[in-house]
Amino acid sequence: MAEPSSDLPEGGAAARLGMLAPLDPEERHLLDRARDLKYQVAAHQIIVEDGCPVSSPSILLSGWACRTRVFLDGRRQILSLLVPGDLIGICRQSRPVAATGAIALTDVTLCPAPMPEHGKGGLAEAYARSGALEEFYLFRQIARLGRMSAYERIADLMLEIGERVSAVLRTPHDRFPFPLTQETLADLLGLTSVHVNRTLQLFRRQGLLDVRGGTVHIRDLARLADLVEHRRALVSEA
Amino acid sequence: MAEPSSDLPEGGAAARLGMLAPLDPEERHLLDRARDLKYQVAAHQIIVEDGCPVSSPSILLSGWACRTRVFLDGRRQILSLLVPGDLIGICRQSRPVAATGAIALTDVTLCPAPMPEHGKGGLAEAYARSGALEEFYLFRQIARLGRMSAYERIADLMLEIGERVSAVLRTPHDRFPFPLTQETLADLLGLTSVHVNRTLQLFRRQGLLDVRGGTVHIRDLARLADLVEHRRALVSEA
DNA sequence: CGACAAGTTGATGTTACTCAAAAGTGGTGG
DNA sequence: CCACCACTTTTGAGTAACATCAACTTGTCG
Repeated sequence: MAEPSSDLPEGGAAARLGMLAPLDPEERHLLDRARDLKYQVAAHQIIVEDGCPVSSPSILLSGWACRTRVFLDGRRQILSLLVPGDLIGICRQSRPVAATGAIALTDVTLCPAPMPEHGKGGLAEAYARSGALEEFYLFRQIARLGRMSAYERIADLMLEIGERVSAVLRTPHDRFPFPLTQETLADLLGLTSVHVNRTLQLFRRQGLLDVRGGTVHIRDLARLADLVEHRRALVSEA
Repeated sequence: MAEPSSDLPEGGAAARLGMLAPLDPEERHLLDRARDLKYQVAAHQIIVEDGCPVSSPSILLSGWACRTRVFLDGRRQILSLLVPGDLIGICRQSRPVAATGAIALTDVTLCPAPMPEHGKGGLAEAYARSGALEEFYLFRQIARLGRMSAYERIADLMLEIGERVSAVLRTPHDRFPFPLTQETLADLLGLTSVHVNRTLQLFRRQGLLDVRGGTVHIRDLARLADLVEHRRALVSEA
């Protein structure tokens, strides 16, 4: 069962933020100490209440989470996905006009995100970059839902998750942990779980992609990327 | 032809920002002076190049704009809509990791957004609130595209635009300017223009909503809101 | 073993897309 | 004023993608 772990490696939080902006030794130390304050939240539990007054921002150390919107009739849409290393609840302004809460998709462990004193320095910069990335992924999610077929949505999402997760977890880029059920995947992609299931089988039969047993195995990265490339924004990208 | 104008009333920029946070007299003066520097961009032209180094942030004084993603095969998705009073290109961090450009949907006039010196004060707060609101609308857009039918998407969007536009333009909340073509509306809603057309006709026949000739007329706000209400977010939940 | 969640399958229904063309609209120049 | 053009809106017929409903199977864990 050598399943790739969904845990951030030792020092991973610092590592991920260090990828976004250079950090002082003292900032790294701050992050290491924050880790001693880590806490757990069980799957399906609320991490941050919606419309909360920012409590304190956190770093997701292990496990996966998301922001969701639930309709009265039971439909639900996952707005954004949070993977290990991501920040939760960083608010740029003093009072949040309209935040969206976060809930745990699997058991998760978190630690408080240390706040830089004067809003300057590498750490603040890393937080800001992280926020910008998050916005970028929101845009990508909109384009996925608005203009891609089920088939393309899955390909695009798996490539995105691969990018986001493999760097942080130090897994090979073509094989990484994926602890979500097909039902959850459906809520993320705006589809039904039945249709997700059939589409995943299609990918398997074609030898492109294997999503099974908590792991994603990208079998033909080139062809998968081509699928999605033909929709790649002309528009430049960071 | 008493069509509601799409222009911000005199002092409108200050008015809109003043709705978000209290402004000093001097801040209001700054905004008034910025208006003297206003400039125009024609419909379909780029306002902010994608991946730009932030140039300078602007305030949209009149006309409508959007952020788009265009696929290689010609499909396009409007990511977010910008209406008079909205800010363009406010970047919280020193270097944008991944911005998305903006293009004009109609002829627009803009003016530079005055920058508060030390990043404090009512103006900075108003900018931050505006950014948070923008994020809120992104979430709403995702929920629309992911989990609503064409019929619901249109109802929800028209209600959103009504909220955003009528306050700023001082138009009655049930009748406001809407200068977008059905094709553009389709790109915003992730539909085809043909289907948008048929759905708009349905709304008209039902006496709920009339989108025609550059104006939206909400004929039955209560029933329209009900349509969308049944999908109103309870928000967080497992 | 039994129970419960997750994944899988089949049959059927509906929403929304595609293609193609007609009718309306507004602006421009002769 | 009319003819012409480009663009937008509208209409119809056929189709494809995805949803729905309802089992049935597999796996996991106590």
